[in-house]
Parts: sequence; C-alpha cells; structure tokens
Amino acid sequence: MRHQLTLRYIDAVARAGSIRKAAETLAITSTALNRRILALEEDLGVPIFERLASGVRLSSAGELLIQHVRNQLADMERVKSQIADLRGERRGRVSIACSQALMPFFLPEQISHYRKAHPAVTFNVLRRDRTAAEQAIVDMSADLALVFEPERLMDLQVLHQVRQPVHVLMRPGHPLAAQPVVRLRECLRYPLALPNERTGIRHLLDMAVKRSSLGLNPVIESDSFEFLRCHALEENIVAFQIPIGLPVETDTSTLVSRPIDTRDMPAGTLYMGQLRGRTLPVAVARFAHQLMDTLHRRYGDG
Amino acid sequence: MRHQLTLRYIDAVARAGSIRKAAETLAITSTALNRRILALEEDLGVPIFERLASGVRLSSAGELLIQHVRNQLADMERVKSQIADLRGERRGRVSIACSQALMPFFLPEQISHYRKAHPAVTFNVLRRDRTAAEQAIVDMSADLALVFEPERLMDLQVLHQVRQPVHVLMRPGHPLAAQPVVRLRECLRYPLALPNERTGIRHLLDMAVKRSSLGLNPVIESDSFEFLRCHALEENIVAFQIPIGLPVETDTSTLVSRPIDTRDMPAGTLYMGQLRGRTLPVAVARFAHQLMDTLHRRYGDG
DNA sequence: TCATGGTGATGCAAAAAATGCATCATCAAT
DNA sequence: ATTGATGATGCATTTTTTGCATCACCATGA
Repeated sequence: MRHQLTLRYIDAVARAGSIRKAAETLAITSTALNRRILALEEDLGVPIFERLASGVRLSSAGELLIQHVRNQLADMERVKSQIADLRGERRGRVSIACSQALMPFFLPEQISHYRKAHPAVTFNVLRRDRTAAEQAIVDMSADLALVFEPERLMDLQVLHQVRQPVHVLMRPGHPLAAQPVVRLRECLRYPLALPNERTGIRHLLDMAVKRSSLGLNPVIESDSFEFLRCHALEENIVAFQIPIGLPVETDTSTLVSRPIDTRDMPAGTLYMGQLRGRTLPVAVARFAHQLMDTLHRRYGDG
Repeated sequence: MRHQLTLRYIDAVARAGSIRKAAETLAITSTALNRRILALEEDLGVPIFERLASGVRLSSAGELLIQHVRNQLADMERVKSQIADLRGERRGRVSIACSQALMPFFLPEQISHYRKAHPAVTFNVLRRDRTAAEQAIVDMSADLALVFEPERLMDLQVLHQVRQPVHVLMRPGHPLAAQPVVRLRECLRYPLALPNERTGIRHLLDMAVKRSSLGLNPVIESDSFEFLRCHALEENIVAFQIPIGLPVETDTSTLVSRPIDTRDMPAGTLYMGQLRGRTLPVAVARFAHQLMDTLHRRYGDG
C-alpha cells in the first residue's frame, strides 16, 4: 500500500507524540518522516502538529485530519477484506477492545471457534477499561468493543447488550456458599478482594455500597481479575466476577460463585459495540454476528 | 494533495472508461497513469480494471474500491473545508444535482443569497433527471440532490421534503385561466407541451391520465422546461410546472399558472437529500440548512 | 481476408522525488 | 552553564516516477 504511506506515518507520529520515536517504530529515518509531515502541512496550508520541546502534538487542524486518516486506513482495510472475501479467501484481522471479564473464558472460546471456520483470520485482543475501550474504538485501534458498564456511549454504536448480575466468588467451604443467592451486607462481613475503580464491577459495588450506607473494606485491590481470583483461591477471601467471566460448567473443585441479590445491587450491562457509522470489514462483521448469536443464546437480550 | 494523486487517477480512469482518455484530462501521459494502476493492482493483488479492446471497465473488486476512493476524496474535501472553517475562511465548493424546475428561480435566488454571506464559496449545479440525480450522489459528483419525484431513495438520506402540486401554465387570455383550480380533463382538451418521460412531472401526468383512462396528446415534447415555457408563451399552448419552478410573484404579464385539482392528480414530492451516512463539508451543510429553512418557510413540511 | 485505428503493456533513459547523513537551532531540565 | 532531547535543513545518493518509442492485442470495416 504505497499510496497511503503518508497516512500511516501521520498516524504513527500522532500516536508516538514524537517524530523521532515514530520514525524508529516505522524503521525509517526521522528526516524522511519529518519531510513528509512538512510536505503535507504545506499541501494543506496548515500545521498539523504543534512543535514542542518534548516532541509534537496534534494541532486543532490535526485533530480534524487524524480522524479522517484513521477512518481512511480502517476503511481501506475493510475494502481489502471485502476483496479477499470476493476471492473466497476469508482472511482479515479482528481487533477487539474488551473488559477483563471476557479474557479467561468467553473470548478464547469464541475466537477459537471462529478460527475453526476461518483459519486465515487473525485476532488482536486489547484489555481496556470501560473508558479506554471507547477510546480505542474512536481512534480505530479496535474494531469491536465488549465493555461492562461503559461510562459513555457517545461514539459507540451498540450491536448487542446483555445483563450481567455480579457474582461473589469464594472457596467451596466458605459460609456464603451455603445460600443460592447472597445479600450484599453478608459479603461485606468477610475480607474482600476488589478490582480497581476503573472497572465496571467496582463501579457497581461502590454505587450499591454508597446507597446502603455500608462500608467497603478491601483487603486486596488490584487491576487484575486474574490475580484477585487466584488470591481468593489461595487465601479464603471473597472476590467478584460477572457470569461471562466464569467458567460455563461450575467447577466446584476450585471456586464457587453466587449471585448477589438484585435488591441490593442491580445487574450491570455488558455492551458490544462498534464505531458509530462505520462499515466493518467482513471478517469483523462475521465475528460480531457470531458473538451476538452466542450472547443472545446464552444470556438472552439485555 | 500529493498523497492522494493515485486515488484521483483511479477515479478519473473509472469515469473516462479508458486510461488514455483519462490521461488526457489529467494532463499526464498514459504511461504514467497505466503504471500507477498496475502498481496499485499489484499492491492489492487483484485487477481493479478489466481490459477491453475499447478501454477499461471496473472489475468487481474495482467496484468495491471505487466507492471507497470517492468516499475518501470527498471526505478529504470535507476535512479541508473544516480546516478552512477553523481559520475563519469560510471557503469551499457546493455541488448540487437537481431537477430542472429548480433552475430558473429557486437555486439562483438561494445561491446568490448564500454567496452574499460566504463569497468564497463556489457552486457547481448539475441538471440531472430523477434517476441520474441519485447516481450523481452515489458517485459523489454531487453533494446534494434536489429531486422531484425520485425513482428510488436507496442511497439517499432525505434531509427535507415538500409537497408540490403540479400547475398548468398558459397565456393570460387562455380559457383555463378563468378558474382558480383546473380539472385535468379540461387541460387535456387543449394542445399540450409536455416534458419528457424522465421527468417527475411527466411521470405524475402519465399516472393520472392512465388512471382516468384519458389520452395524453402532446403537440410538443422536450427535455427542456425552459423551451416548453417559452413555447407556451409563443403559441398559446398549455405547459406544466411545479410551484418551485414558478416565479414567486405571479407576473401576469407573461404566463399564468393554475394548480391541477388534487382529486385528479395528487401533489408530487420534492426531496432534498445527501449520500446516506456521509458527513458533509461545512459549506455544503450550511447551504443545506439554508435550503431547508427556505423550503420549510415557503412550502411547509412535506 | 487484410488493413486500420483504437486500446493497454513494456524496455530504456531522463527527470523528479524521497531518503540518509551530518549538522544546526531550540528548548527544558539539571 | 551543561546536557540531552527535540525538530529543521543543506547536500549527495538512492529510489521512484515519468515520457518516448514500440509492441501486442482486438474490434471494425473495407
């Protein structure tokens, strides 16, 4: 793709925040890169970047331009993907920004299933909190987002949504495991392992706790669900997770899960979305449909 | 805009249907153009054009590509327009595909009014019948379409619509002018000057006549409203037009107009639209808003 | 059937553009 | 003042693009 080299370069510089750094990642000299940018700015008649001592930053004109550039690059990928599809090749790349809860079971299962049908399709999975996921969609580093309790849905076009009540995780012998549904205030009596504030689960917990005028006293806090789960396994402590982040068959040999009573804490919502107005490449669209099918079949409509 | 030369070239070749012809209009040699196309096809791994003895034609992959290319070119115009707007320059170009009825009064008035506020904005007005107008929108040779009774609205995103009852045009002394509203069968008794089959007015007339099992006997047929109007002025003959194609003040010294009874012939609809999903350049969007205001104020909602 | 006039493709040399090196100017932090 | 990073620039080199002449191909029509 010789004819859109300049666009790739611009994008790289905008992401790197420095011409020299971008030049490194692009495996060219800073001179060449710098000259391309100067040429483009001359063409446009406007500086695209502000020059700072520490590098460059997009000017307001650059902000307008970069959106077009990223859109063009992504759309060209779509066209190439459609052309490949035309030849029956079924290749392409799917980039997904998603909440942590999707990573242990759901996405691996879904991706491997998809790849059985389309082995030439590759995947790129980015762990992004509910703020960053939407950002990844906007700057087109991801085609699809799967976010639990996103903060805003401005630029996101929702393809599907499912309700996900928060579950409590503990070792099989734990007293909470005795009941099929647990009350929030019961949980709070035990030492807790909590995800950090940027996660949807923590957000829901904070809201619920605030409403009930109880206190949240985490023994452990982490931004890694995996760590929290492992720790709960190790140290008879209480952790949290949503159904999609739990194994399909309840494997009682490791950890058990119990839903929190919805009177104490309403179920959150897991959204699947794409950039508003964008036409997705065929491989992405097919994968999105598979996800929608599975989510619908497994959890019903949100 | 050095970096999108290839895109412009592809577009030109697709439109010209021949590399050599396109090369002429682009003021380069056919060699250079041919080589660019070959290079792009190698990049994509697929032929974009089918080679015929008479020139080239888009392949199916090319059809996919050309839509992307035109979209990108138009979107870059939008970006440039927004950047100019950012600098307070208010420049840009508005391209409109419209039915004939808009040309004598409505568009000249609207464009000159707009240009009083934004003198740096230029206009390109294409006369297109109701089929071709939508085509012009799809292939992005026009930003806006103003069409009376369009055939389909597939790719058109309707921005505004107004109802337009067909009027009869005649010299002041004509017997039909005696009544405020004329019946269709009265008209058909007189010699008629009709627009051709591709126009919305003729379409409505044909439908109405067929329904009423009357006959349509045109003395004059033409694809030019202007010619028909002048002829009606000359030869005491009956012509047709919609309100937007008539002068605002009824100038009885030339021709008078009377609406056809809506029992005989329902009012047609004039649509204003853009390409579905496209973000219009600022100059175009501003002009579109002005048109919507005027149409709404003058004819109400469709 | 064989010319004719159109098409796109290609080898080769000339022209143009992009690149890389070395260096400069600038700025922030030390 | 020094250091270390940044982007800009002059100049020689490399790469790419372009144009001319020519080829191969195909439909059309004598």
